[in-house]
Amino acid sequence: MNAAKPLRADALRNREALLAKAREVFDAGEFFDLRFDDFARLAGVGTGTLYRHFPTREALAEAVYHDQVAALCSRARHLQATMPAGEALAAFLRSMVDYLDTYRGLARTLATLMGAASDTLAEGSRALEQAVTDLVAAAVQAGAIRDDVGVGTVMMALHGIGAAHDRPDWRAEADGVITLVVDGLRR
Amino acid sequence: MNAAKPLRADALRNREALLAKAREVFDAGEFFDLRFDDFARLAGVGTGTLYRHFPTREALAEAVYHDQVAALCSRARHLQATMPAGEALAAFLRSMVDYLDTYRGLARTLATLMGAASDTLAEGSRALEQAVTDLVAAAVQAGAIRDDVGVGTVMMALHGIGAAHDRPDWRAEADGVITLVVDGLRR
DNA sequence: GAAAATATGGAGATGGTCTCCGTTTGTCAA
DNA sequence: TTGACAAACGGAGACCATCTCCATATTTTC
Repeated sequence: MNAAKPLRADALRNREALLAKAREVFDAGEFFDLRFDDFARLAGVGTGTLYRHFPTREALAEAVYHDQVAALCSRARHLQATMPAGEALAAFLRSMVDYLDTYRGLARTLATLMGAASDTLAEGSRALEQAVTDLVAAAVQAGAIRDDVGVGTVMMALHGIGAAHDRPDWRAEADGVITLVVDGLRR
Repeated sequence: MNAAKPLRADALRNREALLAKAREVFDAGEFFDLRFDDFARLAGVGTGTLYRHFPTREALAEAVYHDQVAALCSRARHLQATMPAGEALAAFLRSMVDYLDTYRGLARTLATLMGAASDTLAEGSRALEQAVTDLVAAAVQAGAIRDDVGVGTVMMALHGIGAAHDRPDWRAEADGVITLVVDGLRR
């Protein structure tokens, strides 16, 4: 997956500084409001450097959440290995909402990434879709859920949950969507 | 709803020209890509005039789709009056997808408007939410659907459908979401 | 330790958004 | 009609975020 890239010492240092500051700003919930240039100054590097490491705001977001998304995917695999297929899917969807609730910025990020699904970006989002695909396939195989709705449908529902991140009653409504999806999926 | 506003003749003419051009551009699917200034020139008015009539791109979008949204709302009321409550909701949701499929721009518009739900804007989106609220309330009343999920949940699902407008397999996935919601809503 | 390769930073080009205000057009009362 | 006042026009240019370019600096390699 990663091409062998011997990154120069100072380059790596700056990259880390950028990522560190990005995480900080994410936690403060200001990531999407901040001027991208100012962000470079905050992290103590020049604008050029920022753009060289992360060509777009989305690329930076993706890098920041790469770990989180990986964790989600591995959680999906873990659930799939230790639970009945039908329950695994439901459990994963619920834990997904938990995650999004805890890391508020993540919801907005995922929605953005999925929206900008173009090109080679949004690698994380594709990984996630793959994980969900596996869960759904297994559940169908086991006869736990109907087979006439695709993964895309489930992804679309998740997308909606992310996209609506600023509705006042987000958590309750998100839980509701998952409930409908899970119940609707039953044969 | 409308304050008495004696609009001057030329003002009205320009307003109409703007709206006409906006509809045209919408149908061509270029509305969200076009420079807002260029749009003014296309319609044959100055930038100042454009901004005076429609302070933001969203305001213009809302004006353009005001009729469509009104039609949707009245359709909702019609269905509610002529069908069993449970079926009315399902029928409405399905016809909603039809609408969004036919007028591709509408999906993006609704998603944008719901996203920018701030302030007094998005009047249309609130009207729509009200219509859905009524449908859901009636269906619950009639015992046709469960009562433990709110309208917000349904709105969130719709929001997702709108937000995901650029997924390659949109139509099928949107239908899938509606199916899940409808089936999930059954008691 | 000098050349080659790699990275830096920030001034400025770019391009979209929006405002300001001198001019034009419409309205209405006399 | 016409004069005078209000309403609306339009587009030049201010403003601001994004992104590029390249002279300079740092690291690596030999």
